[in-house]
Amino acid sequence: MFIKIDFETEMPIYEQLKRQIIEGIAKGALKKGEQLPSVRQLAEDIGINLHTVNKAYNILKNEGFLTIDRRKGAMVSNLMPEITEQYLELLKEELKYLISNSYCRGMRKEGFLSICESIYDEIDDEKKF
Amino acid sequence: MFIKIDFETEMPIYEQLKRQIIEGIAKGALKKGEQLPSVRQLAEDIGINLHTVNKAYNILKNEGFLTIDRRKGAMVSNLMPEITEQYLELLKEELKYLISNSYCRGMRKEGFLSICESIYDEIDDEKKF
DNA sequence: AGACTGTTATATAATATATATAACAAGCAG
DNA sequence: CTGCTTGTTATATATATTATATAACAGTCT
Repeated sequence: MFIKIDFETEMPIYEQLKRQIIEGIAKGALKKGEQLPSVRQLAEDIGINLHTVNKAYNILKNEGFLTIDRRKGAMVSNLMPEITEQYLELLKEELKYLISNSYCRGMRKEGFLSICESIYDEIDDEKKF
Repeated sequence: MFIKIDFETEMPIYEQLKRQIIEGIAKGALKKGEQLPSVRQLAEDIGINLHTVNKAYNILKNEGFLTIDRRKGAMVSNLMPEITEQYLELLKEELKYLISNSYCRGMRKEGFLSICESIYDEIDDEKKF
């Protein structure tokens, strides 16, 4: 796997794991229906505890990104979660903070949008293969 | 003050405080040089501990949003922090995650940019007065 | 002198994070 | 059937974070 954990940062390991898996799905490194390493295997690979991996997997299952089959383990869902009203609210709140912070520091609308655009394009590029 | 704390969410109180103050500065509810309530006053207003407010104030001081004078208390900095390379990295990482998540859920580039734009416009609107 | 600042120090409680170990039930391959 | 792999569940432990409670201090202002 492509997982890289930063043990120095304040962000919990399970949260880093969760984010990197979602980013992996977005850019196509993980394809729909693809099987993920078992909790024990991934835990050993990155040198952490099995329960930490399990926590990340379960959050992703509850959010709809993964499907967990007792016999086969975890795999990427064939149907991705929807843009619910609840998700939209969370997204807007997060963006409001990031934009406010950037705005205070003098970043104009165009600069911010340009960053978002390049990240979107980056994802699309990696999706080619 | 305009602070509203949600005691149900998992986001720490001091983090909510920090974010709302930055958002307040961005939209002009707090102006440069304006004095903030004392840690004791604000803590009493929103029914939390003085140290929780103090923590938020100090983080904001270290990031350059506030200036703290022992005799007068905290006030909004006259010079806002810069867009450092470090900040840019954090911003991009955060956006990469938000965009990946939204992308998986089927949101296209235009939809995401449109949300960002409307939040920027919202801030500009409130800035009028 | 008295009232107000932020600051510092201690102590405590509750929660979150991460680890370690062990055991269980289900499925599958030999 | 036996042995291996799944995720799952249960306990226990250690550490760090978050939040509160009290108290005291030094500086500033009226």
